Amino acid sequence: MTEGRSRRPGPRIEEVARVAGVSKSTVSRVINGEKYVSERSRQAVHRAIALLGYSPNHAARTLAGSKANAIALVISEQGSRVLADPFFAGILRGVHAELAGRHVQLLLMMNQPLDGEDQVAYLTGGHVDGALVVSLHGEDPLPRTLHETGLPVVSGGRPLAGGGAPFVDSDNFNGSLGAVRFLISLNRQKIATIAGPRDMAVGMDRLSGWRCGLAEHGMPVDLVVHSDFTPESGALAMEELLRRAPDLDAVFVAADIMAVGALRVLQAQGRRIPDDVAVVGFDDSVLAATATPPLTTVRQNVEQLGRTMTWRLLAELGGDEKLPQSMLLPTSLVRRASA
Amino acid sequence: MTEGRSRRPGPRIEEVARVAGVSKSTVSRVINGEKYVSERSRQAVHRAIALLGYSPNHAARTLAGSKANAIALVISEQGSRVLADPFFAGILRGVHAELAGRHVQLLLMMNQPLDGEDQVAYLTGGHVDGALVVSLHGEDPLPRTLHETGLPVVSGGRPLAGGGAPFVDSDNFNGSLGAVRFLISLNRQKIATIAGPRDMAVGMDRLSGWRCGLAEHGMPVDLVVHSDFTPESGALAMEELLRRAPDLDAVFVAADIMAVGALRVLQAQGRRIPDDVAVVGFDDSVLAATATPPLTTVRQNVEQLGRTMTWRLLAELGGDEKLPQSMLLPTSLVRRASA
DNA sequence: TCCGCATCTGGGAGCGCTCCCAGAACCCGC
DNA sequence: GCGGGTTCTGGGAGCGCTCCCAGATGCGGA
Repeated sequence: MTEGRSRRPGPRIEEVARVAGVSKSTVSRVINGEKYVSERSRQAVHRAIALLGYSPNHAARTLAGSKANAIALVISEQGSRVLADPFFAGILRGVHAELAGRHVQLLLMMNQPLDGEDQVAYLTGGHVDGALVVSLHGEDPLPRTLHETGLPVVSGGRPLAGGGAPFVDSDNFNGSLGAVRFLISLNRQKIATIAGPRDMAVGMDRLSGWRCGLAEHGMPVDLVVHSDFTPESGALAMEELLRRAPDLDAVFVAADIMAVGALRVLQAQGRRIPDDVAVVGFDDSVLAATATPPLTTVRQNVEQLGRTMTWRLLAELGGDEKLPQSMLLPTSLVRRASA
Repeated sequence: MTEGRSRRPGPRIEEVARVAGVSKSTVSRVINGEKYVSERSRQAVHRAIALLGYSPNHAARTLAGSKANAIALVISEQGSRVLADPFFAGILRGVHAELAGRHVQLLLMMNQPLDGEDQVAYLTGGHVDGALVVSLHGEDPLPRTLHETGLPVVSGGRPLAGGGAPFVDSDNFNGSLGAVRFLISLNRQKIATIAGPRDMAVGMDRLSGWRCGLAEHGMPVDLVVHSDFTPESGALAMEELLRRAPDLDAVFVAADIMAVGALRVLQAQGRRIPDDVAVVGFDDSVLAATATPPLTTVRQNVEQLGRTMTWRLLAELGGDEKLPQSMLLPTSLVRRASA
């Protein structure tokens, strides 16, 4: 029984080389798209690959080469998983779509209780060529820490501190600016906002947009209550706003999930929506369409966000110079019944 | 400049062997948990590993060994992404949690338009040791196809056909049975259901539970409308039910996302919930808590589902004999305002 | 005493690639 | 003609492990 251990089936690079009538080295050059290969050799190799159905061994490439052929997607979801869920799935879809067809593996990491040090050690330990970090909280040190070790990193969502890794984010500022302008165009006179927490860039950017929109028209910007991306806190915030300004006629809520709570409070107090009070949310999550009444909201394209992050990282890994440091993705207003 | 190419930092197995005063082979044995290692050596190796902060090179292990040290999570999300989203995130969380600490990489695959053949080829090509397949539609051939190639597979959600790969699923049948019994205990006389599509096991199982619950009390089981896991189709179904039975006093809806649509129709027609009509959903998704009124629903623990699938697969890979072929996870009724 | 078996150990081949090196072939201008 | 470049090629070392093999040691029974 000289069977040997069971190995992966399929041809090796050596086989391809023989069939193509060239050396292993040349096949390797073709696979990796290097220059200094004659057109004749290149064609021959491609034919041989197709003929044999060859697919390179990922482990061997990684072991022999100086790169890991893998990137990590790190989800830093400290708390607030409610916000994270649909967002997260969209990002993932985008990342995956952008990776399709390339020989790059996607490693998924989520913040486990014990991690921290270990996570950084793993990521900078050569297991991956780069990392996509999605952190909701602006003060998360991970993107910066990783970036400072020299690992190519793209952050999803603007880091509050700034100056660290390049980031890709939805244009939260202009999104909410547009929402406020829309409310003003509806002749609303007293426009409040339920803002996100102060420690999240997404919250602050949306708040800034609201402020600018009102300031443009010389309207006061004092009707702000901060909240924390849960329906309950959205409801509480709405109650406080109504107490402070019983005559408000519009609310811009920085997330659909909070808007749902706000809607409930408004209805409980007998306000008609949108006749008495217009409500605009943000995200265009599944909640917006199912809310009663259906929510007018600012759509951000989360899948596109994932794609763009991935594109940016791969471009950097590919040695692309002069890449944009950071990028903002456009948002759009989706009009439904609440405003 | 004899710098050499830049390699991964960190100690090699050789280093650990030297520090521990044993051979490479022995270190390898300890890492892989083999027998035939003395307690003394084992301890020495563990100390050396801790001292050096050693972590084995994944590529090298895979290349040298007969296994890939990786599993795939395949999401077969043909359409119906609305259902998939939160579900999907929960599964992922569970899989990840169960994998923590083990040296197994998670590869993510989603059905791309072009895939099919390629996907099967990749999975059975030795890149992974096993696969977790989450397919919402019961007729998806992927679990069975993979299983028949001999690749260890665990399916998330019961496959309609049966007989293929082992699966883990929520106990949809007993979940809805419990919901119906609860409605009966509330003295509801005419209990309808909005069921899922006929081609999804999750839909059929929940329907069976409803039937049994009614049959137990000799109640008729004709008030069924099939629908497709969207709020719009839930609304349509509710309208049809009201047309067929204007005097119904309870509805069991096979998914929260459909229940939201049903709720809207009931309210539009002036029915008070739960006074006139009690509504029970299924899933306990984020929609349930934010609905108006908050939805009484059957909770399934999706994260636990992910964990269990992973556990089952890893146990099989570990050579565990006599594993349960398939498993059902308990559900529980979450009482809110709608019933 | 000596054999057999179970337990433990180290040496070293080799997994399938990449990348360095040395060299062949060819072009250019002087 | 010759030196210098650029373009192309093959050979082969070696990435960091696992796993096979051969050998050492210990223990029980004939």
